[in-house]
This record gives sequence, C-alpha cells and structure tokens, in this order.
Amino acid sequence: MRRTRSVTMVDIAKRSGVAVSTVSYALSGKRSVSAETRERVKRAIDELGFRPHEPARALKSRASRAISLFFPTARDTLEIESHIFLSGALEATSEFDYSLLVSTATHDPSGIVATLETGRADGVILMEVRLSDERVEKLRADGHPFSLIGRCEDNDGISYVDFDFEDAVCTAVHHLYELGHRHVALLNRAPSIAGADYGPTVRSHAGFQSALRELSLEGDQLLCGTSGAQYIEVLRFLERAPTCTAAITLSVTYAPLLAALRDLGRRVPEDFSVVAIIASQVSDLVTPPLTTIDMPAYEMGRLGAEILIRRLMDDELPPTQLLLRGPLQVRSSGPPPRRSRP
Amino acid sequence: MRRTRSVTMVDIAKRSGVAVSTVSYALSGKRSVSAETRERVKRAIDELGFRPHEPARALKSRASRAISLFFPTARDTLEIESHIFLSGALEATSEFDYSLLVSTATHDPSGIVATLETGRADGVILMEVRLSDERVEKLRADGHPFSLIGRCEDNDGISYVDFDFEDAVCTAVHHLYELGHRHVALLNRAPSIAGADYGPTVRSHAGFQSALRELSLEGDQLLCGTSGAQYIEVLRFLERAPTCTAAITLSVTYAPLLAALRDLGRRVPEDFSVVAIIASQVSDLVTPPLTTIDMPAYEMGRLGAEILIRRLMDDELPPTQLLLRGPLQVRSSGPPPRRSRP
DNA sequence: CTGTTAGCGCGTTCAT
DNA sequence: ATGAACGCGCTAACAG
Repeated sequence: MRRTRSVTMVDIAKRSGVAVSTVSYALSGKRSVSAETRERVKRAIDELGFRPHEPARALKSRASRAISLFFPTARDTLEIESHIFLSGALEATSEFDYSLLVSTATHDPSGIVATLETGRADGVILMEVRLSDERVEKLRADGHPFSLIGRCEDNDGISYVDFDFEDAVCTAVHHLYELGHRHVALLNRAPSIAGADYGPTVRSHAGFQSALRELSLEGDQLLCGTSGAQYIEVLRFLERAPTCTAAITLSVTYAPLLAALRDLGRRVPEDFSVVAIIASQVSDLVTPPLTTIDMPAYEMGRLGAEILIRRLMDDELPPTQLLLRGPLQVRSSGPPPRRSRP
Repeated sequence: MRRTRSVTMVDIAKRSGVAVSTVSYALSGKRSVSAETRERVKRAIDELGFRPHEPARALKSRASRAISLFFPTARDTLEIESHIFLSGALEATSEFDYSLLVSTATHDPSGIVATLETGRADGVILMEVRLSDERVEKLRADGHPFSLIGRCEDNDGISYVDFDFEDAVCTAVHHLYELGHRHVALLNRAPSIAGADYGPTVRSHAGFQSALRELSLEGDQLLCGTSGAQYIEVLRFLERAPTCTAAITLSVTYAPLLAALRDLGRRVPEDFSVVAIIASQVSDLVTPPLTTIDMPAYEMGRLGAEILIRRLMDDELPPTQLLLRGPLQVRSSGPPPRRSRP
C-alpha cells in the first residue's frame, strides 16, 4: 500500500531550480533568502505537496519534537482524572506544534527511559506520582527532561503541576463544620490503586487530620478500592457510625458513597452532606448535584505539558512548580439532620 | 540538557569487533549470524546499553511503527467513550510494539493526512465517524491505511469496529415493552455534538422507530446537547408527557434525565424505568444502578488498533469489519407505576 | 544571498 | 558467515 515515494526537498530544489539547502533555509528562516527565490520555493512546495519528513528531521536535529505521557492502564476501572489530564496535555502539545505520544505506565522506569533513549520523545510526563518514586529518581539521575502531574516528597529541580489536596480537604472539613456537622468521613483511595505513598492520598489524609484536630471534630477515613462491591464497606461504616452526617470524597469514591446512602434511604443533602473533590467534567454527570471542590484536571494536564515543552525549547529555563487550588462550589450540602443531633 | 551522544551501532560494532551490518543482522535475524558472534554482540549491547534509534530506523525503513488516534478535544465536556477507546487502543498498540500518537481531531482531513505524510505515523484511527465523512473519503482516495471506530454509510474496503446501536435501542425498547411500558423516550445526542449525520445518532433513531412501529408504542426522541442546563428540556418533556414512564439513554444523556427525574420526585426504578446504553466503566459510577446495554468501549478501541496494525504489518490482509453488540444487564428497570396506567 | 557537501543512525545490497 | 559501502531526507558547516 502506498508505494509512491513521497516528495522530498530534492524534488522541490529541482522544481524551483535552487539547492536543497536553500529550500531548507527558506522553510526554517535560519538564513536570509531573497524574496523571489522564497516565492519560487513556496510555489514548488504547494504544487508538489511537499511535507518535511519528521523522522529525517529528528535524526538530523536529535529532537523528535514529541513528548510522551505515561498513562495508567484502565481496562475495567475508569481513571477519569487521567483521561482529562490527557486531553489538557493534548491541547498544549498541539499548540506548541509538538506531538503527543501515549505510553502505558509501568511501575519500573525502564519503559520510560526507553522511549527517551530511542528518540521517540524528547521528554515525558508522569502521573500517579508517589512521594518516593523510582521513575522520578531514575529520570533525574539520567538527566532526562520530564514533568510531573503530581509531586514527590523532594522536588528539587523538578517541574510539576499538582493539586493542593491537603488544602482542599481542609477547606471541605471547615465547610462541613460550619454547616454544623461534628462527625465527618474521608473517603480516600485505597493503596491498591496507586500505592501506599501516593501523594494525593497521603496529603489528603494529612489535611483531614489537621483540620479535625483544629476543630475538635470526630473523623474517620475509609479507604476505597475500585471493586464494585466496595460500597458494602461504606454501607457498613454508615450503619456503625450514625453520628457521621457528612463525608468528603476524592475522585470517584463518591460513587460507593451515594450507592450506600441510597440503600440506607438517606437523602443527599437532606440527611447527609457530601463534598466531592473532583473535576467539574465528572461532577456534571452526578445526581444529585454535589458540593464540590473543583480539581482543574484539564488545566493541570495543559500545564504539565507546557512546562515540559518550554524547558525542551529552552535549556536555560529553570523548573516550574505549580500548586493549584480549586474553588468550593456549594450545591448540595446542608446542615446535619436534627435527629442526629444530641 | 543531555549532551551525551547516545550509543549507536558503531559503538557496538567496535566493542564486539564486528561490522555494523553484523550488529544489525544479529538484532533483526534477517541473516544468519554465528552463535558466537551473536553472543559477543548481545553482550556489548547490554554493557553499553544500546537502543536502536527510532527516527533513524523510520527514515531507513519508511515506517514509523506508530499509529495515530484522532481525538475530540474535550475541555469542558467529557467524551467518556472516546477516552475508553483510547485506553483500549493503547493496550493493543503496546502489545504489537507500536507507538500510539494522539492528535486533536479536526473536521477537515488536512491534519490527518499531514501526520501520515510527515512519516510520524503509518496509519490512523478515526472516531466520531459520520455516515458521510470527508476524512474517510480523503484517506481512501489517497490510499492511506486507517481504521474506524464507528462506520460510514458506504464501507467498501474499510476496516472498522462499530457498536450496533440500532440493535441495542431495539433491544431496549423490547425490554421496556415487556415490562409494560407503553410510552418510551429516546435521549439521543444533539447534532451539536458530532454533526447531524453522526452514525450512532442516526442508527439509534432508526432502531427506535422500527421497534416502536413493530410494537405499536408511543415514543419521543429528545436531542440532548452537552450544556449543563439542558436537563430543563428533559424536565419539561417529562411534565408534558405524563404517560411516558421509561427512557433509553445514549452515552451520558442519562445525567440530565436522572437530574430531571429527581427534581420531579420520580424515583428510578419505582416510578420510571431507564435503559442506559453505555460503557460499563461509566455505569459503575452511576447511582441508582441502571439497567444497561453494555457498550464494550475498551474492546472496541483495542480492536480498532489491532485491525489497523495487522494491515500495516501485512499488505495483503483484507479489511476487517466488526459490528459488536452488548448484553442487556437488568439492574433497575421495573414495571410502569400503576397511577400512570389508564 | 546561494551552492556543495558531509553526516545523523540504521538497514540492506554487493562483494567476499 | 561476515565486511564495506551506499542512501533514506534533512540540517548545518563550509565555501563562494
């Protein structure tokens, strides 16, 4: 299929009666070319339908002008945020006229280093970053360009975009406190999802604990896995803890909570308050409307790609570190039901 | 950054005392190499950490061993199925040791042809295919390899994977009929989403009409856009049509429906039945549990990539055309409420 | 302002 | 069974 050899710079050079280098310079502008010859070259390019061959360009220039996003495999369960990150990264990538490669994320760094060393990509974006992440260590040690959506414990010299989960959970607790709730649950991600020291999990817990202490509230953390049956655990908890009248959910942990509440006949927000820390694209799909702290996932993906590409284009650029916050959007949390008050 | 020139075949050749061509053949196996020299080469490769440079390889072999998936931009609204397709395509791509490029989908074909002609990708996967799609026409005319997730009106010589929406809607109507419903709504996608002749929209409607006729049912189609306020239209409809006791939803149109039903105080499934045609990864997140017809989005993405790559690897291979169906999973639809019966 | 030329790293043909 | 050498398409250094 497609046996026709594509048109090259040599064809353009012949057609317009100039040297190949002139064609190259007419395109790149790295050398001045007389208006007349440039016109002739442009015309020949249009007529023959020439497109510079990227692999040849990459071979010569030692740069593929592509970045790779390492993506968690999600056959059964939907890592929605990851997908939104990807959309954002795609936008930035195409704006800078780069290509976006997507690779399957593995726990060990070899695959990542491979895409870099084979010259498929000039830099990589990592997600689901752990506080201590061997991929990051390896990339840093080898001096490869990368950026993180998320961050580690030690981020010296690293470019990242992260969401301030600690602050978000803290804000959520305060919001619920002000509504009158005195016993709050945090539905956090189970270690099975992204490891025990997954940044958002640890930092959310930290924010939860400090807010509880500050306000002298009772609180419980539930770790939610991805299995469909996990909602039973949530249900058991709600039965065990009748004084708990509100919860904070991370990512899709709102789902088992809403299912459990429904099965217990508890309405949201009349009988139970929820604050979901989640991307707006997801909360738009949830009934009943939840009070949320909006995680700007699209923007994070966008920025993650942008700070990486900017560094690729300019070696001197220092790393960029961004810690974003999201607004609290009150939509459904109410005061605790009277019957639950002492 | 990374000023160290990477190790090449020349380095391996020197280190193991053979010619570069021998290194190449030791790797590709396209010429017999004595066991002893092969060993020496392998050792040198391991010791120096050699990786074949992909751009060089692509330049020489005229194949990038990459495919590109054209992806709808989704800044505000979540095209969830597209994301699941992507995950599936990623799995197949990495299994075949190809790379997956993601490009922003545009209405006109120029960007697609560009990624092919610049040698960035050997073939492309298109989604959101219309019955008459100019991208498809262009690719076919130019003889470029591609596969579709979806299909056109005329699919001569085209490789595709599609879901049988006509059959799914028909099945859904029959299910609701057997439960006793006599007035059913179809929540279809608005033309604003993927054009007026978007395949799934048209075929869903066709399946709806034929089933209604067959069973002598009353039915209404509502076109749901992506705006958050559209649920009001659904709400108005439900108020206008009190005899309508069930609905079939496509993709995320379940969201405005559930919101409207909730605001009207109608419970699912006690007061209203829903059959959602949707990927299982999404329905897992919905409360209340909905009866669904599972669209195997992950598998579709997987197959879309696979049939493309197989053709790339074997020119002689005829196109593959797959029309998938999904099982009806009864979880929440019940008989119509008595008060609604005449 | 323009032309000539030498590689970038790899695959493959030709010669041994 | 192995080596030498050429060229894929492009960029940049070196002439003029």
